[in-house]
Amino acid sequence: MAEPRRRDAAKSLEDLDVVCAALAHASRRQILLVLKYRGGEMAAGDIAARFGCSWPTTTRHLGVLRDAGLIDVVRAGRQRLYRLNRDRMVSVVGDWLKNFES
Amino acid sequence: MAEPRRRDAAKSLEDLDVVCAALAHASRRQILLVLKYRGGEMAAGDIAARFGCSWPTTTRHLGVLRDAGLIDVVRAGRQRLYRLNRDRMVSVVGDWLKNFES
DNA sequence: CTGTAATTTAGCAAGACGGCTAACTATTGT
DNA sequence: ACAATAGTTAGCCGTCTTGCTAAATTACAG
Repeated sequence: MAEPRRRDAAKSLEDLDVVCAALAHASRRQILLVLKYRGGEMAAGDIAARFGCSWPTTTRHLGVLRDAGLIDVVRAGRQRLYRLNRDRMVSVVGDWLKNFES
Repeated sequence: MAEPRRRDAAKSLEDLDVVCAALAHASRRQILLVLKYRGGEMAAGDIAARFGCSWPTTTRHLGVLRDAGLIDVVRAGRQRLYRLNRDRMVSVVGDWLKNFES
């Protein structure tokens, strides 16, 4: 990890920030849903093919989601497989939501 | 309601969009938390006093939260009382989150 | 090696966003 | 009526975002 040690509170604040920023764009939310409905893993090209915007634009969206930890990427030959990280979504968004429940 | 009738799916998509946009800024999330920790209702001035940015900037943040339905406002003399709308947060964000649970 | 397929990186332009100050509106108190 | 208080609206300006196209990278196939 390149990240230095940090207090948990500050860490989760930053996690929330980066996740909220990632979720702020409809195309990125859509990518997450498509990933989920197609089994949690897809190649970049398959994702890009499903969106109106250009491939480089999709690549950037994928980068934002990846920086937010909402997806992981593994290289497989000349493809890159993006995998949904459900736990990250559930834990970060869920923690936020707990502030407002009951 | 000024809004015309609309399919539920489209409605919730737009709800999600506007709520995610509202949550995308740290100051706005902070306002929601402050509101919650101070009992769910505060005057605009009390909120503005707790933030580093200028009062007009806070007013704009409150407007975004209000347009997202996350807070409601009622006038009380020359004050405006903003009230947290927990149900809205829980239902919109919770519905999104359900896509990724278990 | 050379070509092609898969994807990212670079760089630019248009628009959205968030900060500010100044000016305005509305309500209360004297 | 006048001044003060509470808050919003208007307008400007710098920064971030997102779309694009073109160029670079990486891996496989012949």
